[in-house]
Amino acid sequence: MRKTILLYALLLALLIFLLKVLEYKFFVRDLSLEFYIGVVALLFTGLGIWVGLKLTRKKNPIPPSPGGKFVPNESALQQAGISPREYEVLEGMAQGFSNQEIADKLFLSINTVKTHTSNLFIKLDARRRTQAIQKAKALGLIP
Amino acid sequence: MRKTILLYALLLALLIFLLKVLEYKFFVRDLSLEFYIGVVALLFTGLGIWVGLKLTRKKNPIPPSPGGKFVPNESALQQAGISPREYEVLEGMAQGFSNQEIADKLFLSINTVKTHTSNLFIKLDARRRTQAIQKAKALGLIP
DNA sequence: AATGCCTTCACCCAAAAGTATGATTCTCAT
DNA sequence: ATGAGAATCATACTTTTGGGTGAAGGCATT
Repeated sequence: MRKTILLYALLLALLIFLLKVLEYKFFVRDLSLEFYIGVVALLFTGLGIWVGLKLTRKKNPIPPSPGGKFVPNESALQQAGISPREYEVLEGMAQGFSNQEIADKLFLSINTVKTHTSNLFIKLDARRRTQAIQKAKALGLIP
Repeated sequence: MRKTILLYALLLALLIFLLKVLEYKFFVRDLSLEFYIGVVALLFTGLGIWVGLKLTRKKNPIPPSPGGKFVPNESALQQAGISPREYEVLEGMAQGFSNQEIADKLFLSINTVKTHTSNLFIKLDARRRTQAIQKAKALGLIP
């Protein structure tokens, strides 16, 4: 970003310099203020468009693509210290279930599910369930 | 588009007019050629950025997708009737961002993001963002 | 017996997400 | 030019999540 700004400033300086040269060399100043402005406007509009295009470019992460049946990465699981029960809750989350639904499925109270999710967030360093899912996938914990 | 160009021309004309007025009223022309240019440059850079953003919003469907990058299932997208903007929000969701974070990234208000997510839920027949992500993945909409 | 971890559950509070409704603007195709 | 759809934003309200704290029973290990 710093580089871009610098380039920007340099370009502007160069432009002014060129105009000054024109001004004193050929005495065409009075005749073409509009021309100057037009040129500058055109140039910087182009520059602006370029910047705008730069801004809207976004990147896309490349996730691992599985083959057949999924096998959770045991070492990553242990590394994160995720317990069996927590893992079950994680699976439910990834499948798009609400805490209440997970609780029903696992015959738990919603409070217990919340405890598990909270612990999962800490262990996965996530602040939202969507983020936890994302990270768990990146670690190969879930398909 | 015609309107945009017209606006553009009008703005340029107005600017030149203003500068002319300044020139003849206050005789500050010589002192501030750089100033003029700076103002014009700034203005039109902003305009250019705006135009750039506008442009990428429309002609986007074919972003640079070299080998390895994910290509969304276009037919599934159309089938679900998901608009480009909604898709961007969907991507943000899948990457674990909160509505506020998505809003910041896309220069939107959180309300707009909520509208998009609500529409996504209807189109994907989901009741939660985690479920929407799950379904979108199943449809090959997102990696 | 003491310690540590897992599992279970409760309560409270705050923040985020989701729902519903309505409005404006712009673009596009008819 | 008219109408449909996209995109934007707002306001108000409900539900779900998430965070913090505490606690009790079970099961290993020390």
